[in-house]
Amino acid sequence: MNSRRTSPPQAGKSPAAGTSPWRARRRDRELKREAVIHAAARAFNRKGYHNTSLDDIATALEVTKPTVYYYVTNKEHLLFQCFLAGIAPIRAAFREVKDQQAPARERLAAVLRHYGEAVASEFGWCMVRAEDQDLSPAMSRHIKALKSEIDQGIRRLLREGVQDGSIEPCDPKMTAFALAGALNWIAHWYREDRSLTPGEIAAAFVTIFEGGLRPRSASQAATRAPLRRRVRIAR
Amino acid sequence: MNSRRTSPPQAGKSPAAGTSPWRARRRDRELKREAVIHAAARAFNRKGYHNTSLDDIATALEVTKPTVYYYVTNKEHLLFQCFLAGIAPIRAAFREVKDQQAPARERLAAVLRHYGEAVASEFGWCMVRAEDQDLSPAMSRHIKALKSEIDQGIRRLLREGVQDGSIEPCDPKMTAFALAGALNWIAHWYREDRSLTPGEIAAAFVTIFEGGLRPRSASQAATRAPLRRRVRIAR
DNA sequence: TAGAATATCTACTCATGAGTATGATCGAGG
DNA sequence: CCTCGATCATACTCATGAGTAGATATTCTA
Repeated sequence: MNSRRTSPPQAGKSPAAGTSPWRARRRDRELKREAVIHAAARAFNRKGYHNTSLDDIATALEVTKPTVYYYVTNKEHLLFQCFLAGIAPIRAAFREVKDQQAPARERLAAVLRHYGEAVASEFGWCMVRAEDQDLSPAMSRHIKALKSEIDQGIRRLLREGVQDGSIEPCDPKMTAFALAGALNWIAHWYREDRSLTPGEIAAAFVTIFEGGLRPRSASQAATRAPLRRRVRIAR
Repeated sequence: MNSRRTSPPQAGKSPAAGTSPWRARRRDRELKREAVIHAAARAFNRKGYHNTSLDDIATALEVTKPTVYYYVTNKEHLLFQCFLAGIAPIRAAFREVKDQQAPARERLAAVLRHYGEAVASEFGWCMVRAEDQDLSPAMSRHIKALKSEIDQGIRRLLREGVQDGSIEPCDPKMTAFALAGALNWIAHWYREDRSLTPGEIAAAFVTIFEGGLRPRSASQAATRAPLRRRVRIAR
């Protein structure tokens, strides 16, 4: 972008970038566009959509605002692009699982793992928090449709699981909300606390969803009897 | 509020007032303050914090902006008050359950039910979405501490449940994140879709959390064949 | 090597919204 | 009836940030 700067432009800045992208990709408009979107996602992720100005994004790229506008039409479209980047791996997971033969619970678990990883990614925040409130009606409809598609995909897998016996009978709608909600929320706390990798988190969540809180090993009795008093572990 | 307006002022507004609020100044002021906070919560809930101006809130109360500022110091404090109102019932639930004798899983379920209802309330959005990003450092610390308190409360109940055998052994931290996340997310969708009451939603979620997706009745085989044979619950 | 694209910057406009200075109005006490 | 404090409105200030106009530099092409 700043190909005519005299001082060595971004050495040291944008640490995750590895090598300076602007030199190698000088002429590649699409790559630059993606860099803009990626920088926006990082900024939105860190400070939130409303607390991020396009000047911030431009500064992060060591560029000025009009340059950003040269690659994206406006802030809303920028958020939308981040959203698309965020849901892409989830949609891919659905496709990947589409014609597998495994029981639906396992296919669902695979999707949820990808889902969790996507939410924990740098685009996760944008995916999860692209609010209708912040968007024009048209864009809002668009995003809502894409979100609904994912929701329906989860519900379908749940229904199939109940059918094939791999999932306990349940209300698909509420269950899908619960699963997606738990995973979406990762985007809110996987900023401070990075003690686990996205993959580990996703796996842990799937385990929790599948197992449930109530013990399965019929080892003791505290589980069902309503008026029971505390019981020592029988272990 | 608009006590000198000619039209009947707040008949229908601030319904809980009961007796003539104009007698005791002190009490009256407090009621109006609460009305401001409630109106703010409604507005934030509907349009989001950043898309709500204090003029909006004032208009909703049929008042002007300086009047709002007469009751709250600034927008941030207003959000904070909404937050406090949102978490109050949750903290109450923890207290209520504190010295019960029921197994921890049941106490946790009770807390989660109140949690879910709180999130679905009008203050739910403010509770869930009071972001550090939008707040001054001091306020951010304050809110974070209060959220953490709730988180730790859930973890403690989980640990106790594992101890007393009413909860399957699990990672309390991840499990607490999953539970709280699923419930928090209610605030995002319980706007359009009100087909269930908050109580029903909370109950449904607790059922899902407790049971898990994997079937418990040993009815069929698609589930887990390898390491586990199905066991009847010894009730 | 002169244009023609392409890419980027400087320097704006303009709307919005938080927060305030100041004055008007009302009820109550003297 | 008159003043005082509490309450509320009018009419501002001021900062911020989205988006743009127009100039400038760089590279490509003929």
